[in-house]
Amino acid sequence: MTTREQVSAPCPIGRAVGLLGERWTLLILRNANLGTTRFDAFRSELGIADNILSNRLARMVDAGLLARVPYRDGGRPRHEYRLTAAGADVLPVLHALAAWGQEHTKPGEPSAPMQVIHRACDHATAPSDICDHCGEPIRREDELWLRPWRSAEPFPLAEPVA
Amino acid sequence: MTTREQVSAPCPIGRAVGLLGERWTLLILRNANLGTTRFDAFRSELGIADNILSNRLARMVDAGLLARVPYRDGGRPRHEYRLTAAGADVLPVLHALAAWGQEHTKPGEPSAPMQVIHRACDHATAPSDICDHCGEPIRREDELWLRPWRSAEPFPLAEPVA
DNA sequence: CCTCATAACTTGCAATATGCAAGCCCTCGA
DNA sequence: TCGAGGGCTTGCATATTGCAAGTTATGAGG
Repeated sequence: MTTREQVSAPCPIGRAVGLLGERWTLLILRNANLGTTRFDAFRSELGIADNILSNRLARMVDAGLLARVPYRDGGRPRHEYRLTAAGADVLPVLHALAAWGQEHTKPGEPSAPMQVIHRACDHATAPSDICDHCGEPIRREDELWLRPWRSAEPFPLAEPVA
Repeated sequence: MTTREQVSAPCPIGRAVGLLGERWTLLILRNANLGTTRFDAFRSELGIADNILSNRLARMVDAGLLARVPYRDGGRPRHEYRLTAAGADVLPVLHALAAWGQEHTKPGEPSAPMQVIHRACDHATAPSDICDHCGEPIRREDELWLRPWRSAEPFPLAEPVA
């Protein structure tokens, strides 16, 4: 059974793994949630080979995780890969992975931990769907990611396309 | 970069994907959380090839997700693979995947959805860390999985080893 | 108008990972 | 002593990934 044959399994975990569990897919979604939209931005951020990236983006578009939308860059026609609602809804999976990774693994180089900033209460919390300061569910628009190994500034999440 | 080189990435999501994102690993953990412990039970439940299963189990033991514990089966020495605390802590990832899969994918054959039964309030909820009936966090011991395509009876989660 | 640069791919081929089938080892129960 | 598992390992075929080079389209600069 290949990973993609899992997509019609009776178990929703199996189906989710069938779509999200291929190599690179979750990392592409992580970066897409942080605002990356262009082919070579994904390539340089992830260090993925072009043919694989091309293949994954196409499959993710087919699966409805990303939308390929044309736009103009100074007159030139280009296209970018924007999150769909299904792609944005992977956020809780990313939270759970981040929390697990933080709890059970160590980075090669020590660094300050990833945190989520909840704009509604202006406090930092561990990656989660729920603010551990105010106890409220964190709405996507109120969520910023602080990843100190990349930047001292917290980063807002990308908005999905309609 | 191979999946396993990700394990020392600065990003906790990258590290988690490095350990959990290999093919079969999350499915093995799903079944281990449902109580599967033996080589050929995993094999027959998952339909995974023996050499791959052997390889994955060994890596998961190295990674501290499972513990290989000897036991006696009617006098015969055997060993089983039991969840560690780190393996049990993957539960929120499984919840998030189940919820996403239920929301955004369809099974090949229609069937009733997976539900979590919260013993503390005796109500069914969608797969989640929090009961959507009583609003309380669901403790592992109070959680049963109802997967109607497998059995009409809800199933308790396996206890991790100390 | 010609050249160059760039984004976004595609193609060819080598290296890994996965799958299938067969075989091995150990122990118990008959 | 023999046979039947469980729990692997080994060999070989297929599929997936990675790297490097080539392709296409467009627009900016000369």
